[in-house]
Amino acid sequence: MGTSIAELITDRMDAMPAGERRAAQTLIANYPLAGLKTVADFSQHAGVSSPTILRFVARLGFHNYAEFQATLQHELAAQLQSPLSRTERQSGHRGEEPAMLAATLDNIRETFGHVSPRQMDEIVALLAHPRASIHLIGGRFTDPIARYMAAHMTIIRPAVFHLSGQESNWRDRLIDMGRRDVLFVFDIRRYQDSLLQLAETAHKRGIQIVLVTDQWLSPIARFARHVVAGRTAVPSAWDSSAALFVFAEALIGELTRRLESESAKRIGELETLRKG
Amino acid sequence: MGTSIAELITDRMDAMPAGERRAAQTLIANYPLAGLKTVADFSQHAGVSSPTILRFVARLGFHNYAEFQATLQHELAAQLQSPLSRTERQSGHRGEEPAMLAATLDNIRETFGHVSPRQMDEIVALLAHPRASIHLIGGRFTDPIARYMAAHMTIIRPAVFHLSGQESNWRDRLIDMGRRDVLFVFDIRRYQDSLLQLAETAHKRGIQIVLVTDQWLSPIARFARHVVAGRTAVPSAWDSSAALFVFAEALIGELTRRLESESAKRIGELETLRKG
DNA sequence: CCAAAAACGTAACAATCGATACAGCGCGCG
DNA sequence: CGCGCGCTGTATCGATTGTTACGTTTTTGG
Repeated sequence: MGTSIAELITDRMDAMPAGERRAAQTLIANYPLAGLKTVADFSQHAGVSSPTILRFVARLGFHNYAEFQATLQHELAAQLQSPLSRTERQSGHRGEEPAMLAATLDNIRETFGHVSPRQMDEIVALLAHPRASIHLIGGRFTDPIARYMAAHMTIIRPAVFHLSGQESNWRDRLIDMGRRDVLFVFDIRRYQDSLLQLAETAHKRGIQIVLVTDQWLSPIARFARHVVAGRTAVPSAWDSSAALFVFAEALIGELTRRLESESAKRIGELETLRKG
Repeated sequence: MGTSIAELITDRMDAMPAGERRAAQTLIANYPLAGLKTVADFSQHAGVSSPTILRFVARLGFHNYAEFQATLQHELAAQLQSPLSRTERQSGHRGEEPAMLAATLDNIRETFGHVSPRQMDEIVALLAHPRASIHLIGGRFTDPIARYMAAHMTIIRPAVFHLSGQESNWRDRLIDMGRRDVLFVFDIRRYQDSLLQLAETAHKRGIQIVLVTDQWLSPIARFARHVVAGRTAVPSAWDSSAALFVFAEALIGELTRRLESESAKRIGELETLRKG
């Protein structure tokens, strides 16, 4: 479906009989609403008879009127989803977004503004290494984001682990990790001491650490190979982790693209596993 | 033309019966295309019967379905012809944000555009009830968001539980829940059957269900008191849960404000507990 | 806890829709 | 000038639509 119906029509309009051309013109004139009404309405509005409308539609390559309308609606749906001008059209009580929402959006933009494509690439490269194992963990409020990443990464590559449960268990896991492996940590203030100790121990063992933190930088930054500082300040009693979350999603997306060829086979196997 | 239909709906949605509210939600979720199809399509998509759709339309003040559709089309026509030509929506009008980031930001804005302050208020009121217990759960990828909410809510109010572990345990937890309690569910496609069954059982027990889903609406919407439809589509192999996450944060913020007086004491006690 | 009211779905109806067959009209080539 | 082909409108049929009545279920109020 490369071309829209509008282009299709203007292309072929010259090669049409008079009646069908009138149909085409009225459709273009108020596109695409004329095509969403009934055949009778359409025909009357164009000043032709109903069969002419149907012949016109058939000439465009559709098997019946319903198929034509369906295509038109899909096209329209795609258009309506991108811009958000809809809700603020009339009598803008929507003059300003809620302060918290605006701040969150700014945070996200700001966060991405400070992450260079090169850094992104390097982090993805670390996570994409086929022989590396990836261990994710977060703090009290950020651990869910670590889980979110783990849930996706488990699907596209092997050896992905989320460090959950007792803190003493974390340390024990370190024994399985080496220089090529990655410890992916989320830590925002108030920074958790337990995470710092884990990171320090991991660092001593030569494990690669990727840290996602806030703009004041967790002390773990000292041991990290890569540090991503997200903005978290919002007009609320809490800090916002939204920017970190979106960054995690971006990372997942990039990683998926990079691993596309290798993970395709894996995903297929997973599908059959689930159904079996 | 004073008010648009969308506003009309969000205004009156609270005063509607369950079935008609579901119709309203599906119409808002993908506005206004759902209303331009046939009654049968609309009803099936909303999971209700055709007469319910007609009653819904009648409640909005229209004499028949045709009149409703006509109004919807006029509204759409005015919107399509006004501002930007629709052909140049594709090319980069911004300062070169990555496509995925731009899509995510749009999704967030769009999602909040569809949530009325009133609905927000009602959800917060449910979560703020001092005698209610709150149980949160999510699907494969969204459960981390449920955890994130739970982590915050636990601090500002009692009786907050995240349903984790074996699926069979979820059901057993239902035994502690009654009419005043809340089951807060995240569910995006591919919708999980286990969550649906949980929600159905909970609904039969009269438990209030708040559902955060995607724009295609999880089948759980059928049992939910409140449905929030977030946008999840991004140019990636995955869907994006960022909008749901930000919504969760907004909910946490609002809830905190509402409970400020009651939770202050609680937070103080927690502080001393941690240090003690 | 029970009675009254509201809401919902099933089933049937009539109106309307999309689709097809057929006949009249206009146009161009021989 | 007349013959034939393509385009168009009228008439018609079956399918689908919107709509209504009715019985069951759910919710509300006392």
